[in-house]
This record gives sequence, C-alpha cells and structure tokens, in this order.
Amino acid sequence: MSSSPDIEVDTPGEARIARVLIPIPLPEAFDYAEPVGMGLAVGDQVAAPLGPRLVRGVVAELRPAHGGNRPLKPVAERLDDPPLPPKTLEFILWAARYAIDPPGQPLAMALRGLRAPKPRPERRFIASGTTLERMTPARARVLAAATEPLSRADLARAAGVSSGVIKALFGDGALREVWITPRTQWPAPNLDRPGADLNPSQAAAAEALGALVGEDRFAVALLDGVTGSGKTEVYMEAAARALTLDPKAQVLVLLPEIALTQAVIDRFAMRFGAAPAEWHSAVAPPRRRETWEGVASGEARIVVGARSALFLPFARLALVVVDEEHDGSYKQEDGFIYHARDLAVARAKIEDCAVILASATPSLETLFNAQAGRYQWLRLADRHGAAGMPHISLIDLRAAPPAPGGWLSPILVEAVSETLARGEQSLLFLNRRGYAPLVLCRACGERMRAPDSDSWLVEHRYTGRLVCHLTGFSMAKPELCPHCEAKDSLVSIGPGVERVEEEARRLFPGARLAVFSSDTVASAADARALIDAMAAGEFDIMVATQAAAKGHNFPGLTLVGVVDADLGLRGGDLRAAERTYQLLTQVSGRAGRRDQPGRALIQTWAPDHPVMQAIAAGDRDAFVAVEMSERQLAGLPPYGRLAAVVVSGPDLATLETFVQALAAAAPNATGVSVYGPADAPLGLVRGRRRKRFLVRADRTVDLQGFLGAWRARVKPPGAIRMTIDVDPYSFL
DNA sequence: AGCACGCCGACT
DNA sequence: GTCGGCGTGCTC
Repeated sequence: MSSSPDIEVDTPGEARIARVLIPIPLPEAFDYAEPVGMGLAVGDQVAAPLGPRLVRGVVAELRPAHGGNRPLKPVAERLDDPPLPPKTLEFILWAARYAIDPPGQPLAMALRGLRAPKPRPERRFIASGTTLERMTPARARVLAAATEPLSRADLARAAGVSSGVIKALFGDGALREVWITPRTQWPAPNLDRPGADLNPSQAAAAEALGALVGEDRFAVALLDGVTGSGKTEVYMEAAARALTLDPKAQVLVLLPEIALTQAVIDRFAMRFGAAPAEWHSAVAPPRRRETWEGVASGEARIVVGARSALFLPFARLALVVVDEEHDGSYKQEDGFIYHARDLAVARAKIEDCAVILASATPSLETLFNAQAGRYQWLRLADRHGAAGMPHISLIDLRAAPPAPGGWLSPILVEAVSETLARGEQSLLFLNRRGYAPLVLCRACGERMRAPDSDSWLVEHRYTGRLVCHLTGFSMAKPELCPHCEAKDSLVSIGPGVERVEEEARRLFPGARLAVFSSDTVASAADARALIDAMAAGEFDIMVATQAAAKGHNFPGLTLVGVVDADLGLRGGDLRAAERTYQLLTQVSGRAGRRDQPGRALIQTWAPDHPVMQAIAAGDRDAFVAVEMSERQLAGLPPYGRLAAVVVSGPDLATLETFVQALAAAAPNATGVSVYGPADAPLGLVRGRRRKRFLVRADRTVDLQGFLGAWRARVKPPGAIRMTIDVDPYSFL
C-alpha cells in the first residue's frame, strides 16, 4: 500500500505492527497496530487492549504492516516505565524456550517489580521572588529558608513557624509550588576502601577472579571452598574489581533463600560503605518498584537477592555470583519452572559477563563442567582462621540403637551431655518438620491422609493438627480412627523435630532448648532472632531442620548430631546421594568455628553406604568419583539430560485416554528415550490424578526442540493440565 | 491472569 | 421461578 510521496507528504513513515509480549501465560506474543506517531521501540512498555481490559505489555518486535492482515487493535499508549533492556528481553525469550513455556511466564517475573503504582509527585514550596508589602519576622524566615523546594512540613520546621504561614505565603504569591517525584538515592559503593586481609589461598582465588572479571566477557568460575574458607571475601573482591573497571558496571549476588540475604547485605555494606539493593519476595511492592527502576537506570550497582533477582532489568550487568550454587532452593518448582543457577549462567552468556558459582559442596553438574575445563576451578583449601575442620564420625545404629521410644543413640546422648557439661552448644539436626511424619491406626492399619491427596498427614503437636506438607491441608487430630472408629488407636510413627525436642527435654532436663523449623519461625525476622540468640549462647541445644543448616555461624557450637542421616537416601531419586552428601557436609560444618574444635556425629543404619563412608572420611573427591561413574553408566545428568512431563486431571478415565494419546504422539528421535506413562509417586494431589513421563536424552540432543515438538502435537482437553519440568530436581 | 459464558443447588 | 457456584474458553 505504498502511496506516492508527493500526494501523502505528511504520512510519517510506514504503518507498523508491534508484537507485544504480555506477562500472562498466553501461547505467544500478540500483534497490535502502532498508532501513527507513537514511535515505539523494541523493549518499550505499553498498555494494550486485551479483551475488555488494558494490560501491560512489552514491545518484542516491530515490523512494517502489509495489507491483508486481519484488523488489529491499536496499542493504547506507551507507558512511562523504563523500557526493558534488549538483553533482558533476550534472556526472557531464552528462558521461555528453555522451560518450554510461553514467554509471558518469565516476562511476568521480570515485571514483578512494577506492581506498586508509580510514586506520586509531592508538593514542595520555593520562594517565588515576589516581594510582599505585608512582611513579618515569621514570613521573612520562611522566605529565607525557601531557597530550595521543601515540603510544607519541612519548610515550617526550618523556619520555626506553623504551616498556616506557608499556606498564606503561597496564597499571596510569595511562595510557588513545585511538584517533585521523589527519586530513590542509590549510594555509590566506595571503591577506595581496602578489602579484607586475605590468606594466600583466598588471595590467589581473588587474583584469578579479578583477571576473569577484567576480561569482560562470558566466563564461568567455580569457587570451591569448605565452610568457613572465606568465599564471601573472595567474591566481594571480584565484585570490587568489576565495579572499579567500569563506573556503570552492576553486580548481582544470588542466594538460595531470603534468610541468608541479610548477612551478605551486611558484609557488602561493610565492605563498600553503602548498602546494596535487596531483592526477594518479602520486599514490599513500593520498595520493589524503586529497586527495579534503580537497576534499570544502572544506579543500583550491587543487588543481593533470591533467585527472582535474575529477572531484573540490568542496564549493564558485569558479574553474577551464585552463592551456595548446589542448593536445591534455586530450583523453582511451581509456575514458571527453572533452576536459577542454570539460568544465571545463561543470563551471563547473554550479557557477555562473568559468573562465579560458589559452594563448599558443588553440584555434580558444576563439577562436571569444572572437570571438563569449561569452568575455571578455584579451590580454597584452608579453613579461614584457626579452627580445624570438625571431626566427623558415624554412629552405627545397629550396634548402638536408641532406647525404645527414642531416636537418639546412647553415644549421641553421651556426647550431648559432655558438651553441656563443658558449657558448649549442640545442634541436633533432623530434616523433618512436626512431631511425627505418619499417624496410623493400630486397630485397622489406616494411614491418615489428606482427603483428596495421597500424601501422609504429618502430626504437629504444637498446634495439635495433622498437616499435609504438600498442599497445606490440615485438620484437628481426631479422637477416633476415621476409618474403623476405634478409640485411642492412633499412634505416631517416626520422629520429627518436635519429637526429638521432647526426647531431649526428657534426657537433658536442665538444658535450654530451642526448635528451629519453618513452623517455629513465622518470619525472616523471627529466624534472625532465633539465630542471634543461639549465636549469643542463649540456648544449649537447638533441634533444627535444614532451615538452620545453611550459612549461619554459631561460635559456641561444638557438637552436631545428625538424627537420621539415611532420611534423604530413601525414595531413591537421582540426586538422593548427592543431596545427602551436601546436606550432611553442610550441617557438620556448623560445628566448631573459632578456636574450639567441633565434632559431628552422624546416626545411620547404613554405615557402609558409600555416602556415609565418604562423609566420615571427609573425602569429597571419592564420593564424587563414585557418583559420577554411576551417573555416566546410566546416562543420567550431568552425562545426559532429563525432563519430566506431568499430566494431571480430576477424572481418571479422561486422563488415561489423554496420556495414551500423548505417549503415541512422542516424536521419534535418536538419543532420546521416553519412559512412562507411570502413576506419579504421589498419584493424587488436591483431588487431581497425576501421571508422569520421564524423558532421558543424550547431551548432544536438542531436548527443548524434542519437548516443544511433542507438546505441539497434542492438545490437552479441558481440565487436563500438562507441565514440563526440564532438568527436574523433584521426582514426585 | 482476568473476565465472560454456561449449566446445576439454595433462596427471596 | 432466580442468584450464583466455579468449570471452560478466549483474549491480537
């Protein structure tokens, strides 16, 4: 439809179509007409009509409109929010393809910071220069103070007058109003401050990371050092280097959970004399908006946050640190399913910058890449300071079983007593919330379950309720067995932290006890308070789940007892051994920091298991070698790739039919095997039946391509939902 | 994600 | 007889 220019001289260029990504799970971006003269650019945020409402969207593409298109709705307006940087947009599209999800999902994560409304302009007053005939001392003081725009309250305070005087001066024209939108100040990090004194091992690692960062291109480093070896100081020096080299550079530090962010924020604040920006789900929406805008403008130079910080619109990202990179909390399991460590590497690749993966117990995936030379491998060998590594030994529960009705072996009981007698602290670790993981009826054998799920109900004595940890369902513990109506027949099977606490109170009557689990701390602040109290020596014994295992420093803690080391090995999923090794190493590492030697006692029924042997020997390399060769033989990660396809629906017959059709629709591809359909281990959740497939592929296969093709061949009917989990960590 | 349309229970 | 439950489908 090109017209001759001499007729339509005022046509401002060709009409264009804007492809707009909308942060909801639509199957694809939608096309809109660009209104004449709007002058959109890729990345711009717009309001677009979607059905009856206006939604936020981001321009992903602009192309000339050719005739013959169906009529498109026009973009309503360009929003006043900062555009998404091109690389952020590229990352979002990459993440969507990685997870086999529509791009609206990761885009929604990227726009999470903009939920709160824009801050409203505030009214300030400034002297207008108009002189007044009626002048008083009070008025003169106000005009003298009003050389810069001040709020009515501030101006009244500065001049020592009531706010009525200001109103009158404004009415008389001696003051003029100015509307100012408050801008958040992001204090610049002070890069002249010296870093911490580094030991030779740290200094060498910092040197290598500095060189890596200095190259200013994509590179991955594994910072591998035991608990207490001072990884944080080392990566802070790498951050300092990045920030110094480029005055616009930004650094992102990811942590696996919110509870750990404050400590790292404090370290950065101390090192750089300015608090970094903080990003996680507990940050209030208005603050999130400020942070989002600060990151987009480049003024926020250091961001410390949880996994969702990966989706922030960095103006100039120069370094990403993934601390505790092995931690399972980096895997997001619902909604948009992703692993923040893997996505961090992808983001760094897109931004062409460095990533540091830090851990005392790196994941096999990361070690695999380090061994292959794809990641630069920096090992910190020494424990920082004087303390040696804790002495770790196994308690063979077959030889020294707990007393009947108890969970603590006499050996562990004795060790706790000795520790108490010395005035030192003990940590009893059991990765299980509540009182007992199972309640069953002695009369009929019925196991208490949620009404619409297969999972067992966990008994919680503090609240007197039976709780489903999967769905959140809970009920009062019944008097009678709901199945056979027998009285007093319900018995609690197995221990949770509450039950171990009960036992410890019985065994150590004078001791001051605390229980730390997600049920005993309602908020991050509560957790902090409990941790601080423990660190200050206000408790003798802490019974804790993994909530307390991560990253906290308890100077008086010299004994760690692992109540049930075999827990994580049961259920036999891919990473059971690896997770157990990591968790037990992490927990044991809590013992003995400063000058006191620590010891860890690990209760197990299987002391000959390779995981237990490796932990007792402190031989990570041996464990990794065995585990790697097993994975290699089976073609499992990191030697192969996995994806889980879970299909669920309320009606079993419909689900069966669909699952058969889905199985038949699996594309043929070499190097890919599809296993299933099988009943998911938890076959019924929230009244929905679940079936699953497992896909195993060689590393060279385009797994996403395979899954995308598969998904495109079927259309789940009605209530049936299908989720694809690429690189799954949970096998339920 | 909203929001509408559409078929089955407890009410003025 | 309706009001409304949320299941299912659509949005450029």
